[in-house]
Amino acid sequence: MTEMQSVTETAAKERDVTDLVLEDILTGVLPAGTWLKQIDLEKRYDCTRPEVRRALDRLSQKRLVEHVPNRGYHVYLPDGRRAQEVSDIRVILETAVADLMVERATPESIARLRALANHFDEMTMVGTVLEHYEANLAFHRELLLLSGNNELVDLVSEIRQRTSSAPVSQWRTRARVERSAREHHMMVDALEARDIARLKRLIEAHIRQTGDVAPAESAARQA
Amino acid sequence: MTEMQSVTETAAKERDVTDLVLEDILTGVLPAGTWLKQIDLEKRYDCTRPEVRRALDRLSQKRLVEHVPNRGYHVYLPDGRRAQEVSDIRVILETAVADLMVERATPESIARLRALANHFDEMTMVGTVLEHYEANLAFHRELLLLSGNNELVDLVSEIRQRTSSAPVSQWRTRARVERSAREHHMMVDALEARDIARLKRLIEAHIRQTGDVAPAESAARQA
DNA sequence: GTTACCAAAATTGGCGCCAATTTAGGATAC
DNA sequence: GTATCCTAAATTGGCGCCAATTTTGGTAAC
Repeated sequence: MTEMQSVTETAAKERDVTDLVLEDILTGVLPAGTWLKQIDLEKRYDCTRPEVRRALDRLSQKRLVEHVPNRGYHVYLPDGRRAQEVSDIRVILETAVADLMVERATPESIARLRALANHFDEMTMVGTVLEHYEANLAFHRELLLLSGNNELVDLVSEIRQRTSSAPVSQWRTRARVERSAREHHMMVDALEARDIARLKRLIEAHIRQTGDVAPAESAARQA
Repeated sequence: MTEMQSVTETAAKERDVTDLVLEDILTGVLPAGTWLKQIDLEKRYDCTRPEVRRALDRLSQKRLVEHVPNRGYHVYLPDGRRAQEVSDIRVILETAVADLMVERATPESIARLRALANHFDEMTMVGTVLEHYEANLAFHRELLLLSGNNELVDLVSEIRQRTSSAPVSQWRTRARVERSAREHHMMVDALEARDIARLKRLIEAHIRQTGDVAPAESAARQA
């Protein structure tokens, strides 16, 4: 914890500290449970004390870090139950608007989605962890935008971050990443075929598999 | 804007400033569009400058106030479209778990809900605006708790606040408040009768009517 | 050898000051 | 009389210092 002062240090000047810390938590640079000492962050991101404290306060509001009075802030420990609950919420929200998405889909938007799905595929090969993560986000964002509900797009982006203590570590196995990539394309296919039921099934399966609970168990819990 | 320094000033010492400002926005004491000068807030809530700024930062993260750099913070102006979108999200979430609520409902939880519905009725008569608002929140919270998804309970509480520029002003007319009170009891009835479809219909109608868009239009938009 | 206590170092967190930017008002020129 | 520019007051926002609390390491006593 003391020798962190390496990669992001020089390159990242003008950007917001909150986003930088967020990125490092999301990409696993700052693992779950890590105590975030204000002095260390100050040096690591080359910023002032108040900036660090504002970032930590924001992240604790977002429930990405926990604040223990007079002890400090640490990255939230993974909570299986919470992750499960968030997955359930995502399934509810994203499948609920499947009909709207089919209704509003145009050839142009489908083309954009294909491009984003392809971009995800590329990042699987050559991109960094963060680029890969963001490519996935971009695809799902574009998909949800079809619902016409901007508030929903933002909300899902938010709750997506909630489970993420070790969000990309879920993609450790190559098999799972490739399956995700394939599912992206299948979702676009279903959208193009205007098959609402199939799209819903695909969305649910896609969300559940990325959770850290086995699909079988999550289905049991749901029932 | 200069002579605000009256009610809450002396009584509120030990509580968090963020909550105090939040309350005053929710109850309409600080109307939509109001510029929140840091000095005024400092005096009004008898707190320090950093406390004010932390509160304003948190509220802007929650999108209850807007931050204009070098200009200050002002209460968000009501946005019909956003309010509509938030209502849609609430309908999706709260009706989606209706079956879970019926499944998990016990005689004890139903009794608690009846008590809370009665409490809301009382507050209609004698309570302050804030008490009334919180009585409504408490009822819906208890109802959602039946879903067993704590994350969902928190999420709905959060997005509930998003529309609230003038949240209680929606309750200006006595007729509407009384209708809400009746609907609370009807929801408990449906829950007790284990009538999922009816419960869903009630929940949707209850949420839509509190929005500032007419039910007819919102239904049209949904379809 | 182990445990309890004390002291010193480190870390958090509250608070206030000062610079930068904006706004409003007044004076001057047209 | 009106418009424009300039100056002054006010407000925001960045930054650093110091007190309070906690933790750790050492020492002494049992």
